[in-house]
Amino acid sequence: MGKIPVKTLERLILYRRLLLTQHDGKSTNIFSHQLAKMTGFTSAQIRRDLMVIGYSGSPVRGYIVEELIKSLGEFIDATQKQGVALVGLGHLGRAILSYFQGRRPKLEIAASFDRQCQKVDQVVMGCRCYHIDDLENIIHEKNILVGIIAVPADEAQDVAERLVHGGIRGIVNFAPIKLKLPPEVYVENRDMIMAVEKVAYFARKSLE
Amino acid sequence: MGKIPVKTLERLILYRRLLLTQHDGKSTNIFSHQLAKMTGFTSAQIRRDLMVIGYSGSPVRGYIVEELIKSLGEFIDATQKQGVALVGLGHLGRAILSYFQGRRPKLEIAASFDRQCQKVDQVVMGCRCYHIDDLENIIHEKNILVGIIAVPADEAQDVAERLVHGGIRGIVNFAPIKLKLPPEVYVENRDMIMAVEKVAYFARKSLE
DNA sequence: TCATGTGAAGACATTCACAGCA
DNA sequence: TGCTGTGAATGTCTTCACATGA
Repeated sequence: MGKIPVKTLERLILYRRLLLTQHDGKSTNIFSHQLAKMTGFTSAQIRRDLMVIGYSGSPVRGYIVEELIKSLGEFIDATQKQGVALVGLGHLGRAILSYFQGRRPKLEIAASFDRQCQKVDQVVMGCRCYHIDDLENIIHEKNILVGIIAVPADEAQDVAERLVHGGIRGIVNFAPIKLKLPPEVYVENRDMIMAVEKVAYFARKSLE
Repeated sequence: MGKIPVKTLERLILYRRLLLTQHDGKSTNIFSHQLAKMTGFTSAQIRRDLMVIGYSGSPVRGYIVEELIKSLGEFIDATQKQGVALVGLGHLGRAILSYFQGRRPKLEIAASFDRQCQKVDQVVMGCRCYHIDDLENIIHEKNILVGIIAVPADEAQDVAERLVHGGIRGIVNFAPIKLKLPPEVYVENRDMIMAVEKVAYFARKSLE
């Protein structure tokens, strides 16, 4: 199973979600052009993407929904449950917990961290908050590979380094800075300021 | 000024931010390879990107920082201040306000909206909250082109349609659904669930 | 000499279009 | 017939490599 493009993975995740949430359950099978309509991609794109997960449909029945969901799951998910660490339990951290927790059976925010002592030992959405000084120990102990950074920009680089030091291999970074980390760590930036600037640009240009 | 690729715009926004926040001010000029080091892109990429904004450096002095920032601003920003509407004043909405407000001189979250009456007329980070029933009227009145959706998934499509109906041309969507909207509306999805799933995949694979 | 600006090449991603199959 | 799976073509983005200029 070679390297797969990021964009392909994003679409595979989207296919699974749409199959899980909005497939009507009346029909047991689905065609690529139906998936195309649901997702907004082309049917050729979808067939191409599905090649990588090694599940084949039939020209007559298309794809069997249940099997397709299963194959997507085997491709996307770990075999065992993966833990995720959340750093920063402010408004953003709490929002992430409430959007995320319980949505993916194979993923769980297993620990959160904050600097403020009054938050420590609180349990929010089934996730206990630890003091940030215990970061390395706890993620190591819980064998956590994924971290979410939801702290202010000026603390983010420090937090990132501590995450990596504790054994983290992938980071979702909400702080509006470019993290400097070793190349083997996968970083996904979710910079809100940039998102708004970008959309503002295209919104404006769409009127010209 | 033709169409510009999304990725190029993202990098231009990043260049400006890095120049504003971490340029040392000692030197008045900067070379593409220095920008490359700051951003992690190649110098050729940077020179190529800067071609589109119509600002030229010199082989001897590189780029003059102040002029470069100015040119980037003229390219990225509107001439007048643009207003942004935020829908949903839960944890996520408040996080967006505190991350965003005051960071970009030419952009301001000018109104927020919520369903819950107790939040209406609150002022958070200089932004007044209105009842969601007034959405179309107020964004039309304030001539707002950009909307941010920070409501639960099941309300997002409805909110999106009302935004578009009120004249919005670009949306930052934090809800984990695929919005169905007319193609002239630019949509940027910031689905946190997908971000975590994706990073979890690559974090895991990086160990194999 | 050294860095810019850019044509050309290369890498990557998407779409076309059709053989093959039930 | 109407779909899948996929080679080939196209389109888009990034990097190479060098002419140019101070």
